Amino acid sequence: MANPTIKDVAKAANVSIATVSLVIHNHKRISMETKQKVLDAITALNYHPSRSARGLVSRKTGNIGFILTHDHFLRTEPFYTQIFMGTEFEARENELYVLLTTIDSNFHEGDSLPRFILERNVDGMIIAGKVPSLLIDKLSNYNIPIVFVDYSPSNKKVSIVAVDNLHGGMLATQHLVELGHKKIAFIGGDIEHPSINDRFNGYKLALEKASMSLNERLINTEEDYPARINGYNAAKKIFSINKDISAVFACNDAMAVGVIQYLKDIGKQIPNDISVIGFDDVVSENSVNPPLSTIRVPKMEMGVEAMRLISSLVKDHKKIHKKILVNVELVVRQSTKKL
Amino acid sequence: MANPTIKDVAKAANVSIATVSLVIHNHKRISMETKQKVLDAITALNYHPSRSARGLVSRKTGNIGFILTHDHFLRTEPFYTQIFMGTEFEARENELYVLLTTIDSNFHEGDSLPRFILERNVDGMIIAGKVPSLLIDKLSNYNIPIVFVDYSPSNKKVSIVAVDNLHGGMLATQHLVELGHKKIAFIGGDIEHPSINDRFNGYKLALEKASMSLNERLINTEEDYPARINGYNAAKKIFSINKDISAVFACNDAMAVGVIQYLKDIGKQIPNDISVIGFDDVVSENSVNPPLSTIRVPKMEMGVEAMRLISSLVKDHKKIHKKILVNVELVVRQSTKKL
DNA sequence: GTGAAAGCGCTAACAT
DNA sequence: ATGTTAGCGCTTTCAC
Repeated sequence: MANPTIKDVAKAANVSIATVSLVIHNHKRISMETKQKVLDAITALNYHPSRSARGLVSRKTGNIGFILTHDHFLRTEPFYTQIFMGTEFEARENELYVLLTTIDSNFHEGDSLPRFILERNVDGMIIAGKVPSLLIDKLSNYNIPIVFVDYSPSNKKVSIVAVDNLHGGMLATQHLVELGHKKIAFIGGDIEHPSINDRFNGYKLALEKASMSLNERLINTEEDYPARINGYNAAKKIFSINKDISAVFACNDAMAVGVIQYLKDIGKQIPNDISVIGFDDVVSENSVNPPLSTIRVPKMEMGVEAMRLISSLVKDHKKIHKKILVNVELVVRQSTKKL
Repeated sequence: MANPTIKDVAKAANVSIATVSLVIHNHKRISMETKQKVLDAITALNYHPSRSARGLVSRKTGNIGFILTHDHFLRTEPFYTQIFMGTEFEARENELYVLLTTIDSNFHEGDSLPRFILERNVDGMIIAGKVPSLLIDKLSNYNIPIVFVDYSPSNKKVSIVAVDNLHGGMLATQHLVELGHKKIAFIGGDIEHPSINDRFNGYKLALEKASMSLNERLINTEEDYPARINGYNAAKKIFSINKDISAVFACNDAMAVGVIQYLKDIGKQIPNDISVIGFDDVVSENSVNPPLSTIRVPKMEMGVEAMRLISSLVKDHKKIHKKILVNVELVVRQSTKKL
């Protein structure tokens, strides 16, 4: 059977199509009686308004674009994947669809923008993770609301859902301090990245609070992308010039796993010889041995918040810039231990 | 500036909107001259047809739904993620959008179907990986073309893009045989899963061809989901009752990584003591040590093929069922070695 | 080879 | 409180 239209509903409920429309939009001046009649007809016919027709008149598409780099999407640890799922769930509540597209992290002049932008087929967009600033510039020209998640271009007023990385960095470091560790290494990648930078600042702040001095030799931020292999390499470098490190704070779980791999390879026991803590909580509890202590980041929730935010920006048409900071928490598993 | 419409193009090219439409659809009976005029105007105005308007009259949405379970989407190894990326790339060629949604692997009566189905907002759908058969039944009622990827319900005539798992299973096993291994274990999960079952059949076939007898004790298919932890557990079981295994064929890379983890934990060297081969090629070369030998599955390509297939099914309106088998190839890295 | 016009399903302004 | 109607941007007959 063909899809029922608003006409069919009107006929079934014995009212005009305008009335049906008013009921759908919850207009006040409709009697309870007719409202119920219409609602019943809608249910009976299993009617769903046509998005095309709606879009045509309302000049809204009902779509939200979700943009991230190939790299981020294909990451072993499902960080952005979970954020995406959050947006998808929340989109359901808002009757929106999400169009996911990936772009090259080497985006440069002349590369084409996502189709849904060119075709103006989204009402707003969510940009997840670090993307090339050139892309952001291009996208900004389109006068389509943007919400950033987990990354935002500096020096710009934008809407963003961000992690409290500073606090997380402090929590992780304080945890190690409280366990009695004195020589705590920090392993990060791409210290230019605001998130990693903040985690590092948290590390420094925590040491300061504990009246412990900062030791440059305990810090490695030479690696670029915070992936397992780079955690491995960073650990190799830092442990070859320091023999007395008892704990490592890796800027994310991926690097932490790499660190653990290296330490195992050189015969160290975790956490008996060395404590290791990560950040993000993306490594499932039993996929690494020992289970990794970390800072939990509420990834789904970030997606949900981002979708809520973009949804309200689209609806209200206001050009407000809002920043949402999500909380993190310490998760103690078995990769950290009292000295 | 507002989005240009077909009217703007018509005005700029000094023709009627009907002519513009004909040009866009590459209608034959249009003079080269006017065609060029119109094309120029389109470019000059940066015109893109409105999907809403098109959808309204053509009764097509231009959307394809992509359905998979939460579990599969969140897998550590980006298998389905890559398939999705393939569909997204190919969608661009076909001027389609992909709506990705995840469903619960415990889908049961009363759970609601993806919104894009209820609202009839997709012209076709791609179902990736194993999903509950109840869901498939429900979806089948909607008279929307479906293409399955990497899994299909048995006993049904459907369109599917599948991996040549049997051949892959043979390749993997033959590789180990050629290296001189005699005691080759097979570790799988969920032997009911057609893919795993076929890989297992490939294993048996290869042994047969090599005139090697099948040894039940070398086979473990007790684990459920083929994840790292289950590979670890299966290895533990099988190695505790067999002391002379020299090689392992794990039904996928995730389990292979788990196997390697276990073997390292009990002090074995890979590949010196034991050779291990996986399947899928989803573990990046330097994220596991040693780099894993495996059977490469062309994941992107599967996504591309699936999108091509669903796209043609949607266009042609034919109810043809087509099966596409993609090729696999042996990738020898460093986790396998001559006995 | 090109144009005029109807109509897709819906919203919203205006009538009643 | 409810109905009538114009029109959103496009495709597609049917004229010319």
